[in-house]
Order: sequence, then structure tokens, then C-alpha cells
Amino acid sequence: MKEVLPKFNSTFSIDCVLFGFDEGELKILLIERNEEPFKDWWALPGNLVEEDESLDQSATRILHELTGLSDIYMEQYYTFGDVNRHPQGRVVSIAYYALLRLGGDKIVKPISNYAKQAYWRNVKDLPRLAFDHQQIFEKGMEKIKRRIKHQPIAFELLPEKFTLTQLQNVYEVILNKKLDKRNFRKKMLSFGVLRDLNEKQYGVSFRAATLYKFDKRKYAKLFGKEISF
Amino acid sequence: MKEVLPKFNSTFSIDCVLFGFDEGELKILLIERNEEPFKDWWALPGNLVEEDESLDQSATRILHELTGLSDIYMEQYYTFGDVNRHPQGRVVSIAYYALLRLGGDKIVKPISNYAKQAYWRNVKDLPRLAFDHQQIFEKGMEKIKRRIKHQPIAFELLPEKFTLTQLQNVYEVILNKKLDKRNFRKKMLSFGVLRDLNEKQYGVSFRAATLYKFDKRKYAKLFGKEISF
DNA sequence: ATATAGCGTGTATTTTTTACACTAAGTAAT
DNA sequence: ATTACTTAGTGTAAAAAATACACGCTATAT
Repeated sequence: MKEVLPKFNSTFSIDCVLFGFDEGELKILLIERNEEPFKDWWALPGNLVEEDESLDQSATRILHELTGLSDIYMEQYYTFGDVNRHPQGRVVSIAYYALLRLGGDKIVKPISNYAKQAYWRNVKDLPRLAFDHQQIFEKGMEKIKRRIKHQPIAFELLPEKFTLTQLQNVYEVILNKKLDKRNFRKKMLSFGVLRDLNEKQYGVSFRAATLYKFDKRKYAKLFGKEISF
Repeated sequence: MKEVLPKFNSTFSIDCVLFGFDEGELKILLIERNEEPFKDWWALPGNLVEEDESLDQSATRILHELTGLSDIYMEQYYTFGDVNRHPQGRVVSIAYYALLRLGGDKIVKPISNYAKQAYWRNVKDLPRLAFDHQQIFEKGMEKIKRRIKHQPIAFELLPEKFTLTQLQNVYEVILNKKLDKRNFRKKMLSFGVLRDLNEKQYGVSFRAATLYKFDKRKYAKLFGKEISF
């Protein structure tokens, strides 16, 4: 019964666009490859799916191996399957994007056998990428642009406590346009999913701003109602 | 060089939620399987991806084999890869939805070797489905619900010439709620993507309605502007 | 004390969305 | 030709949401 399916020499891989937000910039993690094909090229982090793991498990594992982190927000968004996208054979790649809090302290140190090094690169200034990774990145970028308008994903890019200005920056950099400060704050607060922590930033030069937290429980109660962040 | 990748005994398949709109109802095409596993169960149409075809090509081919039709609107939307989703081995399935004009004359007669028969079933009254096809269907349904709000996909379900009432019906049945007739017409016409054909329905009992056509060229000019149908 | 840089706030205008009901036109039956 | 029936087609007022816009406040640094 287990032997009925044809055995194609085919393979799945996961590729991941790992977004991070740091110093007002949206960045993704790129790997400098240390193996053929595309040795010395920059590429999205990714790897093959093992036979005994689901796609989500595989994506989680691959990111963990790369960053040492667990509990990263991720979402599958498209599958790339052109016949010749991989020079060594038929590899269909399932693409995920992931969103990560790049806290100043929590520096991600990716280590992997096939990678020389890994760097965070501003999405506005990317090198040429290996395979069809340019396309995979662009589609991922489109996806988060759409999704940030309806889902509370911006918070995944920020530390737990954040200021409204920081939040606005995330929106501005992902949507690639300036937003009006007063209108943004009015609207964002009107959803009632931010909790005012009665706490201020600490250690900043100049006036400290109020810190907020995303309140998942209140958000859950809204479910069903379409929100337009 | 071609021998570097590990050879997993793994396979890709395409599964397709083929939506059609007929007599005010949203339907999908289901196959009654004539092969193990899940012999005699109802399932979404699907098949294995060949080694020399891209995913999109494969989806196009599979639908063609099933319906005899080409130029069907289709869109990849998610990939299902749980380890045990297929009892005969590791099969990762890339899901597409397709939208089809079910004209009264153009009756689709699906024929396939693994299928006993195929039927159009109202999405509100589906039998139990084989594999994880219930899940695949539900995710597809969600996707078109979202997409119909921003993309002009409703027209793919209608004949080339249609009335505003028919168009409204498509929205109502996909969004699963009643819409106000006057508001719907006002808004839909305001986009300027419908061409009034100065033509009436023919052969209907009771008053004939004006026929319209979706004007792709005008729509293309709007591109970049987010439309909210 | 003073300079600085980001914080925090309100109102008026425009646009969009919503709610709502009747007459017109064509068909079918008698 | 009258009548009954069914769907087509239309406008306005009210409410809600989105937009445009500028300055005083406050904590820090010197």
C-alpha cells in the first residue's frame, strides 16, 4: 500500500523571508552561500524538508537552526515550482515569511553549514540573489504589505513594549509612505487593542514617550469584525 | 551536478477547488473516486505533478483534462504538507482555486480514469471529503472571500454579458450576506469598469435587465489604486 | 537658563457608507 | 385589453470614516 505512488526524484524545500525591524528600517536576513550552486551568492535562508516533518515544522526548525529562536511568527505564503528554478534538479520551494523582534540586545547569530555568513540587509538595498530568490522576496514583501492592513502583524516586529511612534514607523516603512501622526494615533487607539502601560521610555535623549502593549485578548474579542489598521 | 540532491520518495500533487456559479448558487466540482485510497469517496479534483511541468502548467493541464476547457482563471493559494495527509506516502499538495463560467449550454463533462463520476455540488451542502480536502476547500473558500473584495474575480464566474443583479448575486453568495441593491449598483458603477452594452436580456420572463460587460482595459488603467468592490 | 528634539493633542472639511421604498417595464394568464 | 405578477431601476438624507492641518509640552543635554 505504501508503494503505489510513483517515485519521482523530487524534493521540497522551504525558503524564508525573515523580516526584522531595526532603527527605523525594515531588514531581511540574507545568507552568503558557501556551497554550490550559487556559491558566494547571497540567498534567502532555506533548506530541504525532511521526510518526517510537516511544512510548518520544517519552517520552524530551519528558522531555529538559523537564529536560535523559537516562537517566531511565520506564515506560509506561496510555493515556487518552476521546473528549472534549481540547477540540480526538481526542487519545489514553499515560501514562508517570518517576523522578528530585533531587540538591541537580542542579536541574531545565524550559524549554518552551508552559509559563510549571514547579514541583515535593508529591503531597499538588496544585492542580487541566488536562484529565484528575488521573486520570492518580492512576493513576500507584497504579502506583508497586504496583510499589515488587516492583521495585527506589525506588533511582531516590535518589542513587547513600544511607543506609538515606533508603531507608526513600522507601518510607514512597510507601506512605503508617510502617515499623518494625529490620524494614525487616533485610528490605532480607536480599535481598543493597545494597552497603555502608564510607563515611559527610559534612557532616551529628549522627551520619553508612553509605552503601549498589544492586547491579544482584546483583539481576540474583535474577531470576525474586519479591522483596517 | 544533477546528482547532489537527496532523493526522497516524495511527490507533489495539485488539488483544485473549481468554483462555478449557476442559478444563484456557488458550486464546486467534486469527483467520486474509483481508486484506492478513499475509493467511492468524494474528493476535490487533483492529480500528480509531472516531472517536466511547472506547478501552474500542471494545474492548467489537470483542469483541462477534467473539463476540456482552457483559459480558466486560476490562482495558487496554499500548500498542504502534513506528513500523513496521504495514506500512501509523502505527498505535498499545492492547492489552486479556479473560477468558471457555468453557462447553461456549456455543460462541463469531466472524464478521468480515477473518477467514477463528477458532480457540481453547492458549497453549502457538501458531502464528507477524502484526504484533507475539507480543509483545502475551506481555505480556498476563505481566499475567494477575501479576494473578491479587492480583485475583479466575480466576473470570472459570470458569462461575458451579465446583469447587475447577477453580479450582486455572486457577491452575496460568496460573502454570504445580503447586500443593498441601490448601494451595490451605485458603488459598482462608480468604479467605471463596467461597460453598459445598451442591450437587454432576452428570453426571460418578466422585465429584461440591462447587460453589462467587465471592461478589462479600464480596469488596467486603475491599477495601483486599491479598489474595494 | 536655555536650546533641542521628539511627544502629544483637536477641529473642521470632505468622502464614503449606510439606510431606506416606490414607480416602471415587461410577461403571462384570462 | 385588462389584470396580476415579477423583476428592473432610481435618489436622498443621515451617519461614519478619512483627511488635512500646526503648535505648545516636556524631558534631556549643555
